Amino acid sequence: MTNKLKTVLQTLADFDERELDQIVNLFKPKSVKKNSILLHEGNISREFYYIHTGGLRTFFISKNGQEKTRYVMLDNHIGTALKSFISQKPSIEFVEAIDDTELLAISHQDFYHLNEEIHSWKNFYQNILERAYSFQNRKIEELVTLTAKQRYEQLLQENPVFIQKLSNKVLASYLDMREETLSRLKSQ
Amino acid sequence: MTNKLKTVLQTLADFDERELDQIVNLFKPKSVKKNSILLHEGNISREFYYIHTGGLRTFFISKNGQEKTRYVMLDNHIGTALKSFISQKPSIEFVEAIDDTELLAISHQDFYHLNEEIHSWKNFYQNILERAYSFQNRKIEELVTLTAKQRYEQLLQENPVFIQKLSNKVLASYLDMREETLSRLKSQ
DNA sequence: CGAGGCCTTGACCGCGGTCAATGCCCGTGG
DNA sequence: CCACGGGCATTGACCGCGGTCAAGGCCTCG
Repeated sequence: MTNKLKTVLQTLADFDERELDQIVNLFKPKSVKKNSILLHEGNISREFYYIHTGGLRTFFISKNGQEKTRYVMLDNHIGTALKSFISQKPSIEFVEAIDDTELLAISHQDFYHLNEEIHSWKNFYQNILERAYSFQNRKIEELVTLTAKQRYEQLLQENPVFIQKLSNKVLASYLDMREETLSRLKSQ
Repeated sequence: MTNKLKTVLQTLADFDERELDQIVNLFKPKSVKKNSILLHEGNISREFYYIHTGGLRTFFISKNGQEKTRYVMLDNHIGTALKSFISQKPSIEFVEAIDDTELLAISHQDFYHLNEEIHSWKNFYQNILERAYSFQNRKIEELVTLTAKQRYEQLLQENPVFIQKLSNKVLASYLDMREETLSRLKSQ
C-alpha cells in the first residue's frame, strides 16, 4: 500500500529514498464504509488522502438543496477538500466515501511540517496546486462552452471509469445536470 | 510605481527590504494601449504582471466564436494567463488591455529563478496559486448554483468597480451571459 | 461627416430543469 | 426465506431562463 503511494509521490516531485520513508510514515491507514462522511460541511479539512482502493468525492449542497460534486478520487489518486485544507477555515464541502474504501491519510499539521522540512515537498505541494488549478480551469471552460450532452460525451471518452463506478446520482451532480437529464442522455 | 508593488508583494509573503529591492528590479515597466493584445492564443505566457493603472483581462474563444473572460486585473492587482505560465505550454487564453495601461512585468525565467533563490518567493508563489485556486473554486460554485441575474447582482454588491470599468461586452462574457441578457438585467 | 462598433429592445425558441408517477433493486427484520 | 420499505433510475408532460436572430439608435474616432 505504501509502495504504491511512493510511486505516486515520485511522479509529482523528486524525493530521495530517505525522504520518501519519512513521508509515508506520516500517512496513516484508514478504512471507511460506503456512504460514510469523512468531512462534514462547517468543519475544517485537516487530512489529505491517498486512495488505495475504493473512492471518495467532495461535494457541497446548494441553497436549493442539491448536491454538487466537485472532485472524485478513485484508486491511486490523491486529494482532499482543498480550499478548506489550504485556508484551515470551515469547509463548505463534504468529503464522502462512494464505496468501501482503504486509504492513507496525512494530517494538515504533518503536511505543513514537511513543507518546511523537506525542500522537495514544497515542489510537491506546488505541483498539487498547479494541477488543481488547471483542473478547475478546464472545468470552467467545459461549463461555459459545452452542453449537457457534450459534457457527458467528453467524460465518456476521457474518463469512462467514472461512468462505470459512480451512481447516476453522483455522476449527474459531477456533470452539473439533473439525474433525469443524465438518464435521458444515457438512453441516447 | 515600484513602491506600490512592494506593498502588494508584502501582503502576500514575508520579504525583507533587500529581497524586495532585488525582486522589484526584475519587474520592467511597460505601457500598452487599450485593446492591444499582450498574449495571443497559441503562444506561451512568459510574463507575470502588476497593474499600476488601467487593466488587463484574460479570455479565450469558444468553438462557436464567443469570447469568454476568465480573469480581470485592475489597478494594483497582479496576474497573468496562469495556466500557460505554469506549464510553459501554448495558451488557449489571450491577454488584452481593457484600457490604456501602465504595468510592470517580470519574465517567467526571472520568476522561477526567484523561486530557487528566495525562500519567501516560494511562499509568495504558493500563495498566488492558493488564491487562484480558491477564486476559481468560487467561480464554479457560482456557475452551477446561481442564475444570470443572481451572478450580476452578486458582482454588483461585491465588486461594483467591475461594472463601472468594463464594457458590457466584456462584463457579459465575464459573467457568462450574452450582452443582450446583461442589458436586460441592467434595465431591471 | 461617415462608418463601424456597441448597446438596446423585441420576437421566438430550445435546452434542460421541475414535478409526478411508476418500476426496480437491495438490505433489513420478522 | 419472504415481505416490506426506501432509495435510485426511468419516463412523460410541462415550462421558464436565457440564447439566438434581427433591427434600430447612439457614440466614437478617423
